[in-house]
Amino acid sequence: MGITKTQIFNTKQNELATIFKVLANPARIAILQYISGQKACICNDIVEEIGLAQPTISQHLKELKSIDLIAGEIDGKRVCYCINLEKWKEIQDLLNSFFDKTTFNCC
Amino acid sequence: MGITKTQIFNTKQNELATIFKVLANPARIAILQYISGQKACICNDIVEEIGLAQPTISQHLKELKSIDLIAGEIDGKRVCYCINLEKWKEIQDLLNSFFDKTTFNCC
DNA sequence: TTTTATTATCGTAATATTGCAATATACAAA
DNA sequence: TTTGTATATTGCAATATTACGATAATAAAA
Repeated sequence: MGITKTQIFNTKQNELATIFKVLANPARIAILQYISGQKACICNDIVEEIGLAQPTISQHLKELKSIDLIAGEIDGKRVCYCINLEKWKEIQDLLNSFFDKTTFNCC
Repeated sequence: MGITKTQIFNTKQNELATIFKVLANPARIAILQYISGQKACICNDIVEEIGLAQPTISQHLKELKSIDLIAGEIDGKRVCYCINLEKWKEIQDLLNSFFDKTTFNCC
C-alpha cells in the first residue's frame, strides 16, 4: 500500500526509521558531504555542485531540515545551510546505540 | 519521478544510501531487534511477533538479506534468520566513518 | 520602481515502496 | 502418496518518493 503501519511499532523504532529514511538518498548524502566540506558558510552553489534542479535540491534540504540535521540561516537573498552539529552527534549516538544493542546473534 | 539519479553520484554515496534505505522501515528495525534478542535460532515467529502478514515479513527479510545484514539457514521446512555479525559491524563502521568525516560545520 | 538573483512552493508525471491475498514451493509427518 | 506446515513468489492496489517546470516570494541592485 506504500503506507507504513507505524501504529504497530514503538516510538523509537519509528524514530530510527525516519532518520534512516532521511539519509536514504544519495543526493542528500552528497549535500551533507558538500556542506560539511566547505570552510565558509555556503549557500546554493549546492545546486551547481550536485547537478539536480533547484527545486529538487530545495526539497532535499527541506527533508534534511525536517530532522534538524541542517539549519538554514538567511543572509540577504541567500540562505546558508549548515550542519547542526549537536543533532548530528545525537543521531550518530542513536544509530550506534541501535547497532550495539542489536549485535547479539542467535546462531 | 520516484527514480533516483544514481549516475550523478559516486559509488560510496549510492552504497551508503542503499544501506540507509534498507534500514529505513520500522518493520525491518523491529525484525532486526527481534532476531538479535533471541538466544536460540528463531524462525518465523517473526510473523506472529511483528503483526504483519507472512508475505510482507518475507519481503522485508529479503531486503535485509539483499545487503547481507541477515542470513537464512534452512532447517527442514523452517528457515532460521540470523544477523550476519561481520557485515553488521562493517556497516556500523561505514556509517560511523560517514558521520565522522561529515562533522565539520561551515558556520 | 523596475529589474535581477536567490530560494521556496505548487502541481504533476514517473517510478518506488508497502502490504496483502492468492498461490506456489518445499519438506516432514501420517 | 497425501496432508499439513512453513516459507517464497506473484500480482495488484494504495500510498510515497523523486524530479522538475512553472511560478511565487523575497531581497538586493539598478
